[in-house]
Order: sequence, then structure tokens, then C-alpha cells
Amino acid sequence: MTKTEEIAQIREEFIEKIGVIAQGEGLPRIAGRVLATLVYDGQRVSFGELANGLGVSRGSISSSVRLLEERQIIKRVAKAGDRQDYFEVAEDAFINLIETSAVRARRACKDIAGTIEKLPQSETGPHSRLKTYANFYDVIDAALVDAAKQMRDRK
Amino acid sequence: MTKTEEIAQIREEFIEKIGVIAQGEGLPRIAGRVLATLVYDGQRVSFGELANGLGVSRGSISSSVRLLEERQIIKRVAKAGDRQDYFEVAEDAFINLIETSAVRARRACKDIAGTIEKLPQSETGPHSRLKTYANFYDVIDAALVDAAKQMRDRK
DNA sequence: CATTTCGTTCATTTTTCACTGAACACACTA
DNA sequence: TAGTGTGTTCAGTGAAAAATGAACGAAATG
Repeated sequence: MTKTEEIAQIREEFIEKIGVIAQGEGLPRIAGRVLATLVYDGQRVSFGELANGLGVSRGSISSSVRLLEERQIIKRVAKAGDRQDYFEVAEDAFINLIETSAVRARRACKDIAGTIEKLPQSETGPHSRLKTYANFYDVIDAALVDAAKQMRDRK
Repeated sequence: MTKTEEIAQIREEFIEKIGVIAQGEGLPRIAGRVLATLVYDGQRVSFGELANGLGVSRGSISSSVRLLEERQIIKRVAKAGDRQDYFEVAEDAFINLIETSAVRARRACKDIAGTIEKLPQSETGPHSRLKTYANFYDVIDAALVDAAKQMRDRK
């Protein structure tokens, strides 16, 4: 195996690996592989290259990049003299990745708070236990916000 | 609607709500509902009560409680004079909940580190970008560990 | 204008995974 | 010992999500 082939295989493994990790985080596997491709390559990659390179339909690429764009994890860019869309990792990709998780924790916290409010004063037991539960999500939220801040400072 | 009925409904809504939240975190919905039941009730609940109360098969309860036990989120306890298994929220439930997420982030970080190691020295671009990526998971890991510590201190 | 190239959409297929429920092992009980 | 209650296992089911690919509209090209 030539050195070039070897590197290509390492790249491939990395992309697949991130695909699996993404799946574990509730993202479609292809979205993870798209992100991994962009991270690894470090420069704009065309729509067609993504479809061919990952061996998936253009429809799949379309929906994956839409998801990643919405979350501001990747961005669509142009290339002079090429009609194709190109993509690259967004500026604050990792920060936004964390932010998404933080938002979810915040939402869970609010959800529980909503139940607590509805609860009659008499229900002291459930009240205090749900409070602990809500606090749990609040702590996670704060930790993630802090993590995002750290990522931001690191730049 | 009587006050008792009203409270029962709030309890029900809470349990369903947590089921959905759990789903969003990659847990089976029933597991979330089991946990919510134990949190709300605040005392040991029997295997049969869980199955009847949630309206699901005993097989589902069995696998859900196994999952939650493995992660030390709930624990199985006995009740004198009753052959049934009882369950209650584990001591460090929330801490262990966070710990599970931290472990996943740690694993992702190690995974990427594995790829970095395989990468030839020549590949400076991918090397530095993967490093940033690995660092991202490392920051999350640290933030979650910190959150766990906070939960611990709060006791 | 006709043709080609794009990316999106959406009906359909595929896959995945929670959940079911029957069969089972085990332990009490009468 | 037969009978009952209890939890686990696992093959099968069903529903939700992911992925496909054909059809389509838009835009560039000749």
C-alpha cells in the first residue's frame, strides 16, 4: 500500500468513526460524515464531491447539509467559475454544537419548572424532588455554556 | 375534576414529559418514564406497579430497569413480606447521569486521538484540525465532570 | 431556445430499535 | 408436588427515522 493510499484509508476511517459518534448524539450518520469530511479536508468541498466521496445520494447530502447549516455547523460558500455549491466548517462550529446541547438542557429545565408551577402547595414531596431534577438540567446547561465560553476564548 | 384527579394528571404529564426528554437523550422512552415515576413518587415502587402504571409489558420494564440499574440511576430494593422487586432513585442518580455523558465525550476524544496518532507527520493540516476536534470533546468532558462535581457538592 | 447541470423535494424503500408477549427458570406456597 | 407469582429472555412486530432516487424548478450554457 502506497503512502497516499494509507493516508486515504486513515481519512476514511476517521470519517466513518465520526459518523458513528454523530449517530450516538442523535444526528443522522451522514451528517456526521459530512462534517468529518469538511474538518479533515479543511477547505471547501463541493456538493458533488460529498455525494461521490461518501457514496450516498444527492438527496441525502441535501438534507444533511441543510441540517448542519441550520445549526451553523457548516456554511455554504461559492467558488468562482463553478456552479456547484461548496461547503466548509463554520467559524464557530464547535461552539454552536455545544450551544445546541445547552439549549436542550435549558428546555428540559423549563419543562420541569412548568410542572412544578402547576403542582399545588400541598405536594411538598414531589415539589422538592422535581426541583432537584430541574436543578440537574440547570447545572448541565451552565456547564455547557461555560464550555462554549472556553471554546470561544481558545480562539 | 377532584383535587386528587388533578394531581394525578399533573403527575402523569410529568412522567410523559420526561419520557420525551429521555428519548431526546438517546434513552428508551420507557426508561425515562420509569425514572420520572421514581423521582415523582419518591419512594420504592414495585415492578408490577411500574408495568401497570405505565401501561407497558413486563418485558419492557425488565429491560428498562436493567439499563437504569447498570448506569446506577436507580437501584433495586426489597420490601419485607413482598416477593416483588422494588425500585427507587439511586443515591447519586444525577451525578451518574452526567457521568455517562462525560464518558461518551471522553470516548469520542480518545477515538479522534487514535486517528491523530496514525496520521503521518507530513499531514500537518488534518493533524491540527483533528486536534481541535478532539479538544472540543475534551472541553465537554471537563465541563461535565465539573458539573458532576457541583452536583456532588450540592448534597 | 433547447440542453445541461444543479440542488431540492417527496413518495417510497430500507433500516433501526423500542416494545411486545409467549416461553422459560426460579422461588415461594398450599 | 402441583400451582402461583415473579422477573428474564428472545424472536417477532411495528413505528419512526434515515436514505434513496425519480421528478421537478431554477439557472447557466451553447
